[in-house]
Amino acid sequence: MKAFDQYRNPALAVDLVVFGYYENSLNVLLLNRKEEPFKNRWTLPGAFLQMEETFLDTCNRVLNTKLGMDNFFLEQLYSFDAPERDPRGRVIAVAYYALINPSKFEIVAGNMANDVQWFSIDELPKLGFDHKDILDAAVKRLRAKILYNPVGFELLNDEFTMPELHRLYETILQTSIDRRNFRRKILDSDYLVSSGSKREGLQNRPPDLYQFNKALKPNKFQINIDLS
Amino acid sequence: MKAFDQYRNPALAVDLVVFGYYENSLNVLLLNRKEEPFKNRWTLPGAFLQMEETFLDTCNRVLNTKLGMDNFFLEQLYSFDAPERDPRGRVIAVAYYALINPSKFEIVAGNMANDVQWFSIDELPKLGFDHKDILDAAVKRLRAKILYNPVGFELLNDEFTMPELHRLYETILQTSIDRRNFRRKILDSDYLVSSGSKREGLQNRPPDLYQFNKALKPNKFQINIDLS
DNA sequence: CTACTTTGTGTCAAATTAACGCAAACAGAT
DNA sequence: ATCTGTTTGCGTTAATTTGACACAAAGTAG
Repeated sequence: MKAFDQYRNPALAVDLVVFGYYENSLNVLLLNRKEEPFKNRWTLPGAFLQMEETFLDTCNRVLNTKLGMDNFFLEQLYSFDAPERDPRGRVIAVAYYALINPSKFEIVAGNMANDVQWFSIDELPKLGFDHKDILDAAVKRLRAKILYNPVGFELLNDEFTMPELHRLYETILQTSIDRRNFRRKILDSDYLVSSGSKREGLQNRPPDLYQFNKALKPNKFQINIDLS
Repeated sequence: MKAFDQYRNPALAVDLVVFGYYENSLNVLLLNRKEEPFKNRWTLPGAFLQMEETFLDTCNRVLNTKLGMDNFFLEQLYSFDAPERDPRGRVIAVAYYALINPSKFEIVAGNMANDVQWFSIDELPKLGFDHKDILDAAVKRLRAKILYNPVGFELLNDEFTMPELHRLYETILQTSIDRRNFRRKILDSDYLVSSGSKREGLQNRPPDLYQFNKALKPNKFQINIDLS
């Protein structure tokens, strides 16, 4: 028996906070459990880490098999260790959060349709395990992150307008930002490229379309919002 | 057999990056391994998580028993999952970093004196496992953190001078900061209280002594240094 | 053609920052 | 005592950034 195997090891789960944005709402993907514990309660999707998997492997396994998704922004959030967080015994959770564009996926038409559902983070059901803590940490991280890091576009279409990005920021940060100052900061940072065309079919003046600038490295930018 | 126990679980180690600052150098505590693998190589202190322990419990166990330390700034850094990071088998590492004032502890006089040593982060030996990756991540985190969060004082004495804090920042960030602008930002943030007295025994004009302000909540501050 | 809405562009005072001047307070040498 | 060199504390000022607006352009609806 190897030295590091002399004790039983805690189980290791990877739990996912999948954020999706649509209709001016930041939503999170929840799974309705069919087994105990927390049967019929909503929880974050997750799985136990297999011996040969990396965390990202497990993330992709969950998102692929359960949700039919793949390939998007994924970042490690935090590891949760409260001894009683799982009533079955000792389970450590490594939490990741993902940013996806729901319109690119067919969640509802998946093979476990009734089990998986988007919830607005403003209207959450009671969650099982310590998943509310994990979700809160993820929201906090996301809010802090978009202030200086251009991750917002992960939640939008490839082409998006400035008002759309602006509304995304206001929704996530739950505050109002002067649209003209916002525009100036974002454009000064060089992280967008104008696609030349405009979004048609809206009520009023057609807004310009932009794409995320994958070529050059964006400058620093900083949206000044006092969180906490 | 419980559901979550149907597979063998990876071992779970807690590894510690202990930062200490003295003589204008940011140092990290390393342990010389006495066993394989990486026998006689320097590594981060760490231990396997016991079934009933929290991460912080393990941290304190390591710092207490191996280093005779206790009670200081400790923050979770990241969890490392590379499958081959430990040649003995699958071991996940949850990394924490600590900020301590070396003058408050007797590392060298500990019970494993020859095994434990401070190294300047500028003159590191080759490290075992993936501990260089962990250390790099910790340095990066610390550098980003002190720009907006008053954690610097954790590395200094209870009473410290403005030039000391200034040199600490310059050392950690490896850049020069105008001392007069630095002073203004720090003092404006209200996170220091003047202790009234001055540091005696130095060559030139005696600098004022300050303490960290535990009473009131400091204002936001932001040192503008372009990392990366 | 008018009213209304939304988007794009610009302006300007206030706040913040970066860069630097200078005197106060010490030690040590003359 | 006085001078020199150094470090610390306290300002000043110009440049930059920010926050709060005004206003025209481009659309729809009546």
